[in-house]
Amino acid sequence: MKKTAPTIRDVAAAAHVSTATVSKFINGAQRFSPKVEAAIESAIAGLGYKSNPLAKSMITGRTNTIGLSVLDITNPHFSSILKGANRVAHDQGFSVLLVDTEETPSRERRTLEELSRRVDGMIVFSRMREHEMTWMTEIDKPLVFFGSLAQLPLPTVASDDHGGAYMLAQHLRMLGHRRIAYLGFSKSRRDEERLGGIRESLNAAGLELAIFDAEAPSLAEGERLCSAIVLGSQRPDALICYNDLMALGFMKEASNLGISIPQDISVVGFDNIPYGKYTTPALTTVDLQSERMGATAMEKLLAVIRGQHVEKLTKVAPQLILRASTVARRP
Amino acid sequence: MKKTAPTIRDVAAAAHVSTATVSKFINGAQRFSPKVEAAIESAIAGLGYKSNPLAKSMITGRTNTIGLSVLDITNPHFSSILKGANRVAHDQGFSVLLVDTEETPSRERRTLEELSRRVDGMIVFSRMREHEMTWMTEIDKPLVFFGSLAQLPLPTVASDDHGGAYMLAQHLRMLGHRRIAYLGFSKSRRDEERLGGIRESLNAAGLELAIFDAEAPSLAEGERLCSAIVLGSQRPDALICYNDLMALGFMKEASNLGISIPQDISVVGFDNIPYGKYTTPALTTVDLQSERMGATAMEKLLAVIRGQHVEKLTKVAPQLILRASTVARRP
DNA sequence: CTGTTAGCGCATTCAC
DNA sequence: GTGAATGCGCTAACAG
Repeated sequence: MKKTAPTIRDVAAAAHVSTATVSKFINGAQRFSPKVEAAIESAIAGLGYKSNPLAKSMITGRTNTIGLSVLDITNPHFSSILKGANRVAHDQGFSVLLVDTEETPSRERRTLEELSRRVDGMIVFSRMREHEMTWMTEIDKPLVFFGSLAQLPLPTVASDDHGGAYMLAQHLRMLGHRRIAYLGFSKSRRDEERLGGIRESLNAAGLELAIFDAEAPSLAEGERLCSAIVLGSQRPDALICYNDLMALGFMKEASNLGISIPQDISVVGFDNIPYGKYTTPALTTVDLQSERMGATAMEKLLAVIRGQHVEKLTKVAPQLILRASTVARRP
Repeated sequence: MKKTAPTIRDVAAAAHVSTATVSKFINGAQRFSPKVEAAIESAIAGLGYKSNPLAKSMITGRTNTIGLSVLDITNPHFSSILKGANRVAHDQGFSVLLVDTEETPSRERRTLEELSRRVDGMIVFSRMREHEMTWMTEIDKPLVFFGSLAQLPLPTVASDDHGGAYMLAQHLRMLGHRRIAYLGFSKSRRDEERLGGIRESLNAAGLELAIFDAEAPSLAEGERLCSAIVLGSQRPDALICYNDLMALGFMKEASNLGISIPQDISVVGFDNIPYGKYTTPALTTVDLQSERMGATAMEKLLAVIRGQHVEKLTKVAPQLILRASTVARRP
């Protein structure tokens, strides 16, 4: 039946024009006499012709595809980023090629270098430290990076993690908490920033900070580290978690251990994933605007691709989401 | 500097061989004399040559890319499917091009038809009814569909929704529930199957089923419909939700309304999303094996692409996840 | 084993 | 306005 799909040549022949004319007409690069245009249109319709995007891409060098690299697509923070990025891309006629590095940075460089040849630009979320990322600037495609960069001349979209963490700590302090702990994830580049924000707040009050470190930013790790935190010799009266997933895991296990939240310990997180609102009690957190960040990064990248000038750093302001229930006032 | 990337011709010239030789060597299609191979290798290294995947794809017709179309990537059910599919794809050297139809089927056909030209095969999750899907069989690329199909000759991967729902209903019945309600989502093709499973169980006992219908399979809809369910004239003693998201939304609002779960009403869901385990009480649900389904679908598709024979239908067995806390025994 | 020769389907000069 | 010619970077016969 349809052994070989019709090519632009078939259309040209059927419409009694040249392939060049058909090409220009299809791409709207030029107008033609009504007679010719009608002939082309009916030839296209008659043959059911569809331009071959692969051939087109090879010629133009543009694929209308954007690569997006995230650390773990099942983490709601990243699904939301993807959601926002995908929506913008779709609206502007682009597709998203996803890379889920699954927290394993070993093949990240090769993967991204290969990816770069198949897309018009990429958006990258990575755990790599800045000094091991210089190769990214040598990739011959527009790139937008998530997180702030001190040296590398790459456009970035970042949340104000330091500020968000500071807000969280201030909030806890104002409610009277004195023994604050941080359940962090030191492998992340943002961990330092959050830690910095917390420290800035606590130092001003001369408060100590107890630190626990997770192996992964996951529900399971929050669960696992719970007992060490609440059954240690000096139980904190408030815990700031690296993200909401860890906070949820922690809360569940605390409940199993007979610890009441927030009576025995207040808990707060980062990200504002949807599920934090649906636990009991509901989780106080910092909204990092994941979906908006994804959308912003995509908008920025598409602007770069179009040759427009963009700011190096786009900062998305965090918002403290107060759900009083995981946080109590201390005497 | 690197104005034009080196082509296979540059390599051939530098190694004093023909482009055909370089091509075959790169693709491992043939071995050559050590001298030639060494020359090619050093030429490649010297020039920093990378094969242009676009040109290669145009020739071979293979892109090493799989299209995956889902309904809403922020739904954990779908992120898990994507996770499983992506892992298998990655292991076999394929990338995933994601399409998030966002529950809007209007442009679905065009989107998928366009997508089909850029990938080697696709995996599709859709709300479309079977009779409006015949065009899918005419797409000239391997396609694996999620869900069971009565007529269409498409390979599919499906969960046993009927069976899972039956298990759920049986479980509730055996614990003494008599007034069971279903919070469904009739726009979904799987809604009927789940309803069928529930009915099969209840009919055997001569029990009625109250049905509520959501506009979307979301947290917010579960929340919204809660009051109508629990504050109606005949409050059910158990509620089966179309999915876990709706169940979580329902549970939260029920708690706000002063309704205790499971004392006042038992709640169960579908999917076994990770967050169901972390609510209080933890949610009893049917595990549909999302990640495995994604992996299975990808394996099946890659087999088809390789020309291997595959079963029309691959069924993934559901598993009841008992978390006693959302379900009570009735007198 | 290695090279020659054709294209793949399309966009793009540059003529007319 | 329109078309003939050229080539993108690569692979696929077919020769030798």
